[in-house]
Amino acid sequence: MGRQPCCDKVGVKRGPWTIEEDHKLINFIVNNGIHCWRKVPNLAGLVRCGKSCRLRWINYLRPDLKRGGFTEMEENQIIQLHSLLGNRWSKIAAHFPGRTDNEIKNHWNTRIKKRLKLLGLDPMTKKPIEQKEHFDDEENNKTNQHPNTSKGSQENVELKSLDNNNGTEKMTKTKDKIEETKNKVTCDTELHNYDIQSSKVELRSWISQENNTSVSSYCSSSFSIDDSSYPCVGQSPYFQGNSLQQWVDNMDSILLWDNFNLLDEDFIFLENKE
DNA sequence: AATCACGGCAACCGCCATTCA
DNA sequence: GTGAATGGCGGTTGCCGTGAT
Repeated sequence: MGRQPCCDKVGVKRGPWTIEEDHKLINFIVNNGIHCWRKVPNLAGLVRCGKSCRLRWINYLRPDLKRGGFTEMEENQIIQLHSLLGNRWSKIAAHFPGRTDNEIKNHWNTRIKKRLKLLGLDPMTKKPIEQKEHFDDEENNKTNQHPNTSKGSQENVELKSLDNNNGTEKMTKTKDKIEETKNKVTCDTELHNYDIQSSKVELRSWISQENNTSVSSYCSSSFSIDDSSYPCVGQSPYFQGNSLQQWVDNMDSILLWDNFNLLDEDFIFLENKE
């Protein structure tokens, strides 16, 4: 038979996380690591769905998260990567250690899109808006115009909805696969070139960010994270030795700061750091 | 001071590929 | 081999803070 159900959604708490819940989750993961998200809520004493715990950890509690706004350099990198990868936020986020896909996606939707529009550029194609025939129909253009969207083209979706025949669906999926493979080859080559071209810039940018002692960067700058350690948090090197205690201390101060906005604590933290 | 509108972001939803019994 | 659970991802929603009126 199959596996056990993820969680019974009845009686599961939803909405914003409290400090207590955050502490419980952090303590549990620090002490036990993550072996199965489904078991995390019960073992950690949380009334949450495992999926919700995972999301909270990845997007907010992870020790190597960068906090604070994106630099112009980062924004430009996002724009470049988006033109190569489309809305594949997790792939884009992989190029930004300490940033989450959710964070980049939000930043794109709230800031970068507007910035590009103000510059008279279409966020999806990065071409001047005048060159496009039907800019108003942005949602359709999203999937049609970009060759690298992850969920397949709008054309395929329409084909599926128009024709319920299974054979057609299989053909469409095969077509998708072929397109995907073609795109991947092109995309990987482009990304490789991009990585080579931008690696020096990125390195310089990150080094300058690491040296920049700001409130927004205190979480990331205290740790030496091996990115390849994901997702085996339990065995991760960033929970070893002093780093663990440092991180727990930092999380405490972040959580307090988030809730009460005690600026004094922040200054104390920065002083201690130096 | 009160109300409204808007923007930002955390969290949820639903789908899909992978894994497992 | 099959079907169900899990993990991951992208799209979307809704809450909350802030600025404008």
